Amino acid sequence: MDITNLESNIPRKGVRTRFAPSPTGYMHVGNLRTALYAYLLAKHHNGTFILRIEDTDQTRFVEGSTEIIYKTLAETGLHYDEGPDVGGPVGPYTQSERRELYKHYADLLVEKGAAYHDEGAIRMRMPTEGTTTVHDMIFGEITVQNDTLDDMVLLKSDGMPTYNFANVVDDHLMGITHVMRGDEYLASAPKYNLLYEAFGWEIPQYVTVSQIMRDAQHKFSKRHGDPTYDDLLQRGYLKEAVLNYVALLGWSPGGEREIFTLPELVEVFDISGISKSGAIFDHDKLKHFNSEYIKAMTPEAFAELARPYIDQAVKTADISRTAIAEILQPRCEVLSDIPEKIGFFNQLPNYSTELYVHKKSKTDEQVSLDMLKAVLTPLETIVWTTDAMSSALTDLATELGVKNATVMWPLRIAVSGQTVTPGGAVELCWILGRDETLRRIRLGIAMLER
RNA sequence: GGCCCGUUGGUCAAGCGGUUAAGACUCCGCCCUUUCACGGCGGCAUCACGAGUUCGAAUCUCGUACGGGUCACCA
Repeated sequence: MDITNLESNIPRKGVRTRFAPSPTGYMHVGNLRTALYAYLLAKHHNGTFILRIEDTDQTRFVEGSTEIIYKTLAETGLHYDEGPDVGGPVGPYTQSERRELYKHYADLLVEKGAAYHDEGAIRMRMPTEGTTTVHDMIFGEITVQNDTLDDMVLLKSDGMPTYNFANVVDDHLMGITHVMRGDEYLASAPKYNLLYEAFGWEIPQYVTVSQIMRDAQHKFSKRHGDPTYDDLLQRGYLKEAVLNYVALLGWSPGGEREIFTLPELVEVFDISGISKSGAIFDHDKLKHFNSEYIKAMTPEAFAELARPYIDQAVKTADISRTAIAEILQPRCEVLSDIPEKIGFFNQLPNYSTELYVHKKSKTDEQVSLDMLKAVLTPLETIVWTTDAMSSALTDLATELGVKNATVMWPLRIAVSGQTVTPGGAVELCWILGRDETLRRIRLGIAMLER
C-alpha cells in the first residue's frame, strides 16, 4: 500500500456516503436502516455510496460476517460503488488492511505534539479549556466543555486503530462528505472535530440518526431477542417490505404515502425528514407492509414464493398448490403463517360440532345436519367447477328458503373443521375435490347424528 | 452521578407563530359478503408538565419531570 499520495487521491466531487459496519455476524435492523439512509442520501444527489468494513477489533470478528453484509446489501438493492469486493480509487476498504496508514497518521500527530505515547498506545491530547461545537444536520449545534473530553486512544497497543481514529482517518481519506451514524456516537462527535482540526482536515457533514427501539427504554437488539434482518426473512417477511418499513422508521417523506420502491425512495429522500427521537419497532405495522407487498405481487410470483410454505402443510399431490396460493394471497400477512392456515387441506382436524352453531348464519347443529344432507345430492352430480357449485348451492338455499350463509357455513365447517379459513366453502370444496369433499361432509353428518 | 440529546394518540408520524392538530398501524362499530379475510365507511384516542415571550404558542425561551445516549486500548 502506497501511503505517500493518499491525500492527493481523495475524491472531491459530489456527495459521498459510506456504510461502515463491523463484522459482528449478523445484520441488525438499525444497521440496515443506516445503510439505507446513507445509500439514499448519496443516490438522491447522484453521488457515491461506499462500503467499508470496520474490523479493527480482532476479538469480535465473526467468521462469515462480511458475506452476510455483502448478501444483505445485494438482495436489498443497496449497491455500493466502492467496497472491499468491488474495489475503488481509495481502497483498501477493509480497515485491517489499512494498518500502516493509521500508524502513519498517528505518528504524524505525535510529531505535531497533538498526541503522545502511553503504555504502547497512542493517545490524543485533548484541550483542557474552552469549548467545542459540533454541527449536526439533524441535531443542530451541540457545544461541550473541552475539559469533559478524555485523551482518547488513537492506536491501540496491538497496533490497531480505535474506531474513533480509523473512522476519522478513513472518512477523510475516502472523501466522505456526509457521515451517517447512530446517535450513540453523538457524544463523541466533539472529539472527532478536534481530530479533524489537529490534522487540518475539513470536517464532513454529520448526519446523526436515532436508535430503533424495542420499547420506550430498550433499544432493538438481537441480544434481547429482537429479530435481525435475516430473522425477519425467515419469519416470512419480504425484503422489499422490510426495507420500506424500516425506511419509514425514523424518517418521513412528509406526505400521506407510505409504500415506496427503492428507486422511489431515492427520489423523495430528504434528510430533513429524519427525526431526532428514537422509533419503536412495530411488528404489526411491518405485517401490514408485508401484506401490502404480498397483495401487490402477481399471482404467479406469489404462488412461487408461497410454494415451499404450502408444501410444508399439504402433502398430497392431487391438491392444487396454485389454487391454494390464489385464495391465500389476499389474506396472507406473513409467509410463515401459511402452513397453519392450510393444514386442514392435508388432513381434516378433529373438531367440535359446536363449530356448527353460528348465529349470524342462522345455523345450529340440527340445521347444519339438514344442510349437509341437502348439499350432498347436488355435489354428487354437478360439474366440479366453482361456478357450478356456487350456483347449485345458492339455488339450493333459495329452494329451501334459507340464507346462503345457512348452507355455506355448515359446509365450510364440515370440509375444514375450522371457523376461520382461507377462502369460502365453494373454493375449499373445489380444491379438495369431489371425493374428499363428500367424504368430509358424510363425516360431518355422522358426527351430528350422534 | 457529570456531560449531551430527546418528548405530538398504544405505535410510526405530518406540522416549522393563527389548522376543525393530516395520514398510517392497532382496536371498535357499521356496510358489503358465502364464514374469516379483503374492500368500503365511520369511531375511540395525542401536543409530558409549569412558567414566560406574543394579540395569538404543539410550534420560540426557560425550568421541571420522564426517557435515552455517553463517560473503554468496543464499535
